[in-house]
Amino acid sequence: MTTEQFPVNRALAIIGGKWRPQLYCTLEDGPKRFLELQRAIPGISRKVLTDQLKELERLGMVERIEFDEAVLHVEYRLTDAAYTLQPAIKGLCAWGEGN
Amino acid sequence: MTTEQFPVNRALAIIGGKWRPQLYCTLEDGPKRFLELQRAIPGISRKVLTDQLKELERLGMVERIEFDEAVLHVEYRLTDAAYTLQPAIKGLCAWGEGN
DNA sequence: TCAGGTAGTTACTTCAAAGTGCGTACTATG
DNA sequence: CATAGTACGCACTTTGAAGTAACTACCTGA
Repeated sequence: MTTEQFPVNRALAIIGGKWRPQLYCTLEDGPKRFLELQRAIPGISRKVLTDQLKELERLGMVERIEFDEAVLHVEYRLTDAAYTLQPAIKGLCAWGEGN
Repeated sequence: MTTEQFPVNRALAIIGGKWRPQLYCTLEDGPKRFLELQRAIPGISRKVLTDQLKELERLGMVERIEFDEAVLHVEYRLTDAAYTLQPAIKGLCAWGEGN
């Protein structure tokens, strides 16, 4: 029932939620592996992390890159589309730091 | 378990959620009465609206003003603290409008 | 007096997101 | 051969936010 007549909802549909802000901020520094992400975001479970990564991949915000190595090696990184959100998120961070 | 080490969470703890963005954007134009808000935000129930207004009042983001008139007359308006979030929210809106 | 507007409260239910606990498959190292 | 690391999948339970429905209480105008 959330109305699309409020443009702010389109942004929050992507960055909103319990874990996505952390996920986004963590990936902003550069690509990360699955367990790197889990260690960087204390408290997140494997299930939720995979759920969120899949959903963000579906939304075109995260890219999954599988490296062809002997040891299973997967990296996740923000897409260019995701980086267009950076100014908006910077604004939220700036407010958070001042409060 | 959401970590406070991510400043972005402090902002999203206030503007995040299903109805708060709409609520915030609606009140940004100026004070509104209870039923005005309900009409401006299609789909929200009275319960959720009162819940959110109370919580935002507790957070110091919304002020409840009761007018001493014959007919029950209450207005809600954003506090100065809430308006400090305006630049951040503008950023989200701008992104939403371009996508 | 009776419908309609104002601003709620209360009790109960629903549902999606998140959390828990298990198993899989592969490799590397001692 | 055993242990540990990487990257998951799947089934189930829990939780909290939201939704539903009924009720209160006061005032106004026909």
